[in-house]
Amino acid sequence: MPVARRETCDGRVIAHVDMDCFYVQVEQRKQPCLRGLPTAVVQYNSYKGGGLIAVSYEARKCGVKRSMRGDEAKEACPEIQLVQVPVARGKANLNTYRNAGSEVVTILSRKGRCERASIDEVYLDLTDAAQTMLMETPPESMEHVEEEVIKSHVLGLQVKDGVDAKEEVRKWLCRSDASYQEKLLACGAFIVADLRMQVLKETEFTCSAGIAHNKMLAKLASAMNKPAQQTVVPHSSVEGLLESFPIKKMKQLGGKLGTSLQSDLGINTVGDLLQFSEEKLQQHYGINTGTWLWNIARGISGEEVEERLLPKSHGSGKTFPGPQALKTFASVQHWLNELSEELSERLDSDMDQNKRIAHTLTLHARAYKRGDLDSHKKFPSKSCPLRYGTTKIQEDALTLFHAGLRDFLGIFNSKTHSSENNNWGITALSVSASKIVPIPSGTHSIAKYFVERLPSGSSSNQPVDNVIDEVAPSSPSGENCWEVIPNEMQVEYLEEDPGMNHSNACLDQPDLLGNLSENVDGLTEESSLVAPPGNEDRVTQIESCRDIPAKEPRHASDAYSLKAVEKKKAAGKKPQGNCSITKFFNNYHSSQSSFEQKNVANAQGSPSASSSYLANNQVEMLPEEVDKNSIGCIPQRSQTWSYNIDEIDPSIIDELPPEIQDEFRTWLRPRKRPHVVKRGSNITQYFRPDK
DNA sequence: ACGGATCTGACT
DNA sequence: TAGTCAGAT
Repeated sequence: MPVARRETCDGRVIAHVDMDCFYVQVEQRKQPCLRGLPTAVVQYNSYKGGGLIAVSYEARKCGVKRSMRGDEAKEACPEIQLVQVPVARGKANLNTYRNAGSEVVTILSRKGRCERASIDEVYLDLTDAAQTMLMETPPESMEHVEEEVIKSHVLGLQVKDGVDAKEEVRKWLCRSDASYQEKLLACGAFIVADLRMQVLKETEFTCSAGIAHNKMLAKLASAMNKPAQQTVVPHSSVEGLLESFPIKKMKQLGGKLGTSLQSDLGINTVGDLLQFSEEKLQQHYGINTGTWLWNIARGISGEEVEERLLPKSHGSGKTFPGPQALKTFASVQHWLNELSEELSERLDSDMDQNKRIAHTLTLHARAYKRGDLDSHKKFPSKSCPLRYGTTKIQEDALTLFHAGLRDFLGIFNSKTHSSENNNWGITALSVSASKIVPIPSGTHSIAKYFVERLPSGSSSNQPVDNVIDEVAPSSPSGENCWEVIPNEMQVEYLEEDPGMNHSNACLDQPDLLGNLSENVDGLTEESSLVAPPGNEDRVTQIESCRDIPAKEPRHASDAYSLKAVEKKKAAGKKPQGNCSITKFFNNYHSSQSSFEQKNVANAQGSPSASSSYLANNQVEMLPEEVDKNSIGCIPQRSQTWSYNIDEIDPSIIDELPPEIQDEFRTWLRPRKRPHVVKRGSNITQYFRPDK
């Protein structure tokens, strides 16, 4: 539905704050000797000096641009300082920038609703704060105005020659005869200047900002005077501002839609767009997009600032351009392991710091296929329920990859020359986690309960093992039972039955077995993914992808090894507990698939650890949704447990240790789903047939 | 098939 | 839901 039509000038005070060449600033803070020098941040300097991803303003003056190569940058600016992005697990690691971005967001969210728009940008809705300020300390009654405030740029403000611009700005900001809305904007300028000073003081980072009546205009304004400046857009200046503004520079019009506007309608500036009726635009681009275009031509944008300080998803990816394309399963598995490990680490941090849990794992890849007819087909993305724990994510990512590859190649192809190929290459891989929701009940009492009972010294983060010669354990301990416990609580868990570990539940699925087992067999024999470290298969694996550091895959996975599955199946059931919770689970599952039974068996070792996952997954949804959750997902039909919370006898809670009963109760009490307001689509109807 | 690594949002 | 596409930085 179209965004509700707003008056050209709604009463809001919106700011967009944009960090100046953020990555450069982060590096300069780390290395203060770089301050003031032409500097750029570069990743992967091996090929043509690496690609620039941030350029300081000094370097921009010498013509250095983002998306140049390091070599080109040196040419344009021989004195340039190139700083490399940190590398971990053979890929760029942006954590330092993410963390720095969080520092900034924390500060910028102090004065009003704050939406983290990217790693280095936020929108603020300062309407309330501005109104309050106008009532309590109106600018017109100030005897002194901060330097940072009067350094603002006010669009449309005429400054005659020889007149002090700052004094003009001060007068504009403090006018007593301004309209109410302009007074509010002026207050916004004060508030934003103050926030920017706080950011500078507390983080040493400078930023630029735009203050306007809506997000679109605020965003435009923040880019107009950089670095370290702010720009106010009074309503009266909007028309003049937009009239000659290049259409392609409008947010959302930088891509195909903007190009279509240019080539199909001859529109090059927002002013050009003004001449088209709403109906005409709708004819071309659909109702929503048409109306949206008509509105933005007039500086109207009703988008709300969403309250959100944290990202909605996490991803870890890497490209393997041209000659580096991955051509063996072993190399793909290696990189999936690395990417998964990073993702897992970030998910653990997110859980620790923000008490959130992600529910979906998605694999994306880019691939090419030589020869064949439909070689243009894209590698499909695949997703499945996300299971916490590095090895789990690694296994699931690999399974998703195989599912994607199978679709990509077509089932016929995969039957004939399924395994080690010489007709496909992977040019990009990424794993991402989404559907991140808060853990119900902030207390974490269950997790605490367990951590308090664990032997001291065994907890805390497992060190990231970067040991080159580490021998991959054939059966890393603890995975199954502790997967949902935050990092800080992961401990070495003495598994009575190692055979239960390293489960690859996917293979228990009959439908998948049918399709994959051939691949599995082929793989197992030809490429020896299950090969122990040190044998000759490993050598070929390393040779086949020279990008792989000489390091063992940490968890040499027995994924796809049917033997492993057999082992698991043979693994005896654990002694059944007496408590009725486990009885309940077992009874419930006696009628379910064998896969789910296996989870029950796992639960014996650590009932509430695993149960917590159950609750986390299910409590968010309404009872009638629970069933749906358990079906239809590749590769695993259900890797989480599916219990209808209505069917759980609340009295079982009484059998839990008292200190965790409350938390459990909140899980069993279904929560109301947050009502998600869907905003109108913007350009997304671009492909409508009526075009 | 070198603008990389991430992220969001809409639609089907 | 999973999967695709567009767009941004």
